[in-house]
Amino acid sequence: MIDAKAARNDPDVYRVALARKGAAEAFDAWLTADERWRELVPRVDDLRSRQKLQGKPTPEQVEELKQIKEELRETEQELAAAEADRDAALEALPNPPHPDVPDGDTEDDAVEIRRWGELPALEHPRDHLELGRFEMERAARLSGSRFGYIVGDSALLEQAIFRLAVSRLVDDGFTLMRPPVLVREQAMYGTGFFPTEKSNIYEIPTDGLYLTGTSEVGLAGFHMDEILDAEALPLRYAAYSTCFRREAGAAGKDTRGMLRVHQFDKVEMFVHCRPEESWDEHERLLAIEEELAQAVGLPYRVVDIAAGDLGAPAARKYDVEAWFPSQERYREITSCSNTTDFQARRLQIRYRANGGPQPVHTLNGTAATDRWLLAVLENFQREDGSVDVPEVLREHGAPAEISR
RNA sequence: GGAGGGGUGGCAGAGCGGUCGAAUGCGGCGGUCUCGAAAACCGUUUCGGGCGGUUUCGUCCGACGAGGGUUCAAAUCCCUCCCCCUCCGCCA
Repeated sequence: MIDAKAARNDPDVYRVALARKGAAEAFDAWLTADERWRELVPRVDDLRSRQKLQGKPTPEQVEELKQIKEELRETEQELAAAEADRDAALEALPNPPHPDVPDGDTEDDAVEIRRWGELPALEHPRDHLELGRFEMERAARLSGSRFGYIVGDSALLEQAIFRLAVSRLVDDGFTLMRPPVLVREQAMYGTGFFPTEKSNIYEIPTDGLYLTGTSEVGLAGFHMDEILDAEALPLRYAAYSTCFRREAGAAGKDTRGMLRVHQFDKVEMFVHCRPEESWDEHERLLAIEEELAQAVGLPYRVVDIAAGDLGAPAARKYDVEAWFPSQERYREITSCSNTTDFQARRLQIRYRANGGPQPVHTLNGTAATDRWLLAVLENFQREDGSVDVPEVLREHGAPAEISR
C-alpha cells in the first residue's frame, strides 16, 4: 500500500502518478474516505479520554460516565465504518510508477532497452517438443492439461540451469532458501497476491492452505512484522522452489508444450534494502539476469514495462525476453520489479532509521525457470534436430548433447 | 487421531478488575571511571495513529495472539477463532 501521510501532503503528485496506472478516481475516493476518517478520530479520542478515570468514581461520576459510554459506542461505530471504507480504498491503490516508466497500458507499450546476442540462423527451427524429451500426453493422463514430464537428458539440462543460477547467486552473496510452497491465506493477503490473483492460485480447502505461484511469497513473508537491523541491509535471498499457477484466463494461450504450465520450477531473487538503495538494487537484479542469459548464451532483449501494464505492487519492471526461433519472437524468461515500500508497508517489514522505524524497499526478480530450458533447446539446436548444449551448462551437469 | 500446556516489550519472565504500556533479569544505547578495555555504578530503551511544531519535539488516543462480550473501568472475567509447544499413537 502507499504512504498515506505522503499522499495526503502531496495529493496532486500522487494523483498524476496513479493516473498512469488508471487509478486517479480510486485515489480521489481514498482521499474522501480518509478525510471522513480523520474527522472522526479526534472525536473518539476525546470521548475516550473523558471516559478514563483513575480509581473509584463517585456515584455521580458513574452516571456521567455511563452517558459518555453511550455516545462513545455510537461514535466508535461510525469510526469503524469509516475506517473500513478508508482501508478498502487504500488497498485498491497501486504503487505509483517511477517517473521514467514508459506510458501505455499493454505489453506492446513496453520500451525495448537493448538487445544482446545473435539470433541463430535456422532453416527449419523446431520447438522444444521436437528437441527435448517431454511427456505431455502421459502427464495429461496423470494430471490433466498443462502438465508435463521432463525426461532424461532434458531433465539433466534443466537441473544444470538451476544449478548455474543458484551458484551465481550464492557467489553474489545471496542466501539460498528452500521455502514452504504451501501457505496460509494470511500469507497470500500479506504478500499482496490476494485478493487480485486469487483466481490463479490453487487451494487446498481441507487444510485451508494455498500453493504458491512463486517463491516470492515465501521470501517476502520471511520477515513479515519484523523490524530489521539496519546494518544487515541489504538482505539478498534466493529461493529454488516449485511454482503452481492455475493460468485462469489464459485459455487457448500457449497451449502447446511446456511454455505455460500449471507447475514449474524457478530460482527467484528477493531483496530487502534501504529506500535510497533500491533503484541501484533494481539495476543490479537486472544485471544478474542478463549475466545469466549471457553466460548461457541466449539471445535476448530487455524491455521496460509500461506503467499501465505493471502489476499493482511494481513501481518499475524489466523483463528479459529470450528469442524463441520456433515462434520467431522474444518471450519472457525473467522479470524483475522494484516494489519500493509497497509490499513492505503491507507486510510491516521495517528497519530502524534515524527518525524511527520505516518500511524497507523490496525487490524481486527471476534468476531462471523451466522456460530457460526451452530457450536453450531452441537456440542451440542443430539442423538435424540435436542440441549442442552450452559449455557452462555441461560444467553444471548437463549432457553435451541432447537428442530425443 | 488421543491427552495436556501455553501465547505479555529485542529475549527471558512477573502481573490475574482501577494507581499496569506493564515489575525484575538479560540484551541494546548514553554516561562516570580508565592510557584504552573489562568489571562496577548511574541513566535510558516498545509500536501504531490523530492534532500541533517541524530532522531526532509536544500532546491526546490505541495496542499484553485476533475478534466479540460483561463493566463506569479489562493484560486481568466470559465467548469464538487463530497460533505455538509437550506426551502417546500412526506414518515417514
